[in-house]
Amino acid sequence: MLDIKFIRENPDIVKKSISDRGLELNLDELLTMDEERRKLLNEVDELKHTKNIVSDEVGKLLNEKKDAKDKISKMKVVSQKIDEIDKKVDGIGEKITKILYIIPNIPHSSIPVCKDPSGNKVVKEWGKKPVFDFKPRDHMELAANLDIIDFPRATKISGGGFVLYKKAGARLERALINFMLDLHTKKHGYTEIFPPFLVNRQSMTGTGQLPKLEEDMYRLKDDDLFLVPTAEVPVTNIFRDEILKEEDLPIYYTAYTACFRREAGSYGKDTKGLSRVHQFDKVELVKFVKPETSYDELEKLRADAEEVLQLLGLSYRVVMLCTGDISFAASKCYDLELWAEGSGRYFEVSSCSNFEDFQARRANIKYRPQTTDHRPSTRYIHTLNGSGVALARLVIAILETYQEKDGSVIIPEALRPYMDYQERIKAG
RNA sequence: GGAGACGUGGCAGAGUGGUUGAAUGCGGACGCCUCGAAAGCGUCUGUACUCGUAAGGGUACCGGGGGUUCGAAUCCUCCCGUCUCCGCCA
Repeated sequence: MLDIKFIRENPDIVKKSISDRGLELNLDELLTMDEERRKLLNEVDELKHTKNIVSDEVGKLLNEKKDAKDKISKMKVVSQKIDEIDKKVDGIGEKITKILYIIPNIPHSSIPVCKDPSGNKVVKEWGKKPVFDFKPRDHMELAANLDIIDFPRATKISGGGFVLYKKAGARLERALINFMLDLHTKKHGYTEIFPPFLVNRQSMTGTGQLPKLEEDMYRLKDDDLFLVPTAEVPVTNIFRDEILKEEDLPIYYTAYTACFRREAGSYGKDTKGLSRVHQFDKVELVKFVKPETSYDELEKLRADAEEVLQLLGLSYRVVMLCTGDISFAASKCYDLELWAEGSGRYFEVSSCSNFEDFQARRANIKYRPQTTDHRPSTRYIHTLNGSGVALARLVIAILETYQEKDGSVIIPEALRPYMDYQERIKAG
């Protein structure tokens, strides 16, 4: 969330940010409430000050066995008044927090301003799209023929939007996870994490999924727990309510988790095969950094994710999202999109975002800078994350890119050590 | 799931109704001492909100919420968490 002080002092910047995103949200009510709250706060603080002083006096009088009835009865009235104003302050405070939770982050000045996704900018294209001398099949047909994914039975077991990998398909999934984790831990310096797949409400609020996106999340009602929509949630919340040491930063974490998304409201859109499923695997990259380095860290994070695609020899492009398409919590975000020749389109497999202090403020993650003056205070850290990368759609691109005329699929070389050095996936 | 114990500052650990934001120790910062260092001595060392140009002032916070009281870290209550024992279990 944003700092109420920042909003108070820069209402125009915040208003512009909201309208640049193509949203409507009236800040005036918030600002009025903020003013009202501070006025009441002053009032009640003064009363409490009086209360504290008089209570001490009462204590002394009683110790000396003197009469304090007069002061006590006066203080009863004051205490009542304090109660009253406190309730008002709390009430307004709650309303303010509610609004603060739904105000989006301020987009970085370097990103295109446009209220809808048409303003997204392709900033890089990598690799050649494959050329076939036959009509390429899409991944569903390939997977069915190779008997490596069984969609009908997945639907029988769980419902639409679930996947049952088999044989080389299951093996490919596991190979990709290991390949990516090894790359990020061994080459890019990330520490491997294996977090819980169920998280509580506070964690979901900390990273910004709640309260806005509750209907997109799977929730276990009896325990008020949520299935993680991304490893970003448990991993970022590792340091919730903590003050980190400056010398410990930056912290790089990578984690595999399954990701669960209800995809409410997206029925009929993009729902074929592996492109939009309720459960998919993902290796996530999460960074905790000092504010002044976060934009450099974003570029490095993106490069780390890109390397996965490069090593797999897949054709992709990098899209810088505009103000209208960037997610609620992000200041700046690059999407990596893989080309899938059989489907004839791009699939988003990664979003690399800098949240600046937006999540850190919500999740209350700070660090203590080693200041030169004698007053070391605390500052919010910056958080970043990116998929490195998401599996289901990655499998689409691999199958469709490396397909042969006979329907078999060549295994990318970087992956072979993870698949018993097989060269291709064949039927049977 | 049942029974019991506990939850205080960066850590350890006092404190059971009235100068307690909180003793003491450790850790940390600064100063003195020293050629330098150690030891020793001295001073300082939580977070947040709010008022103020500032200096500085005020308020809140002893797991969280609610309550009793003129006054709560201290009493009551609910919740959460940790530990021990029992049960169950991969």
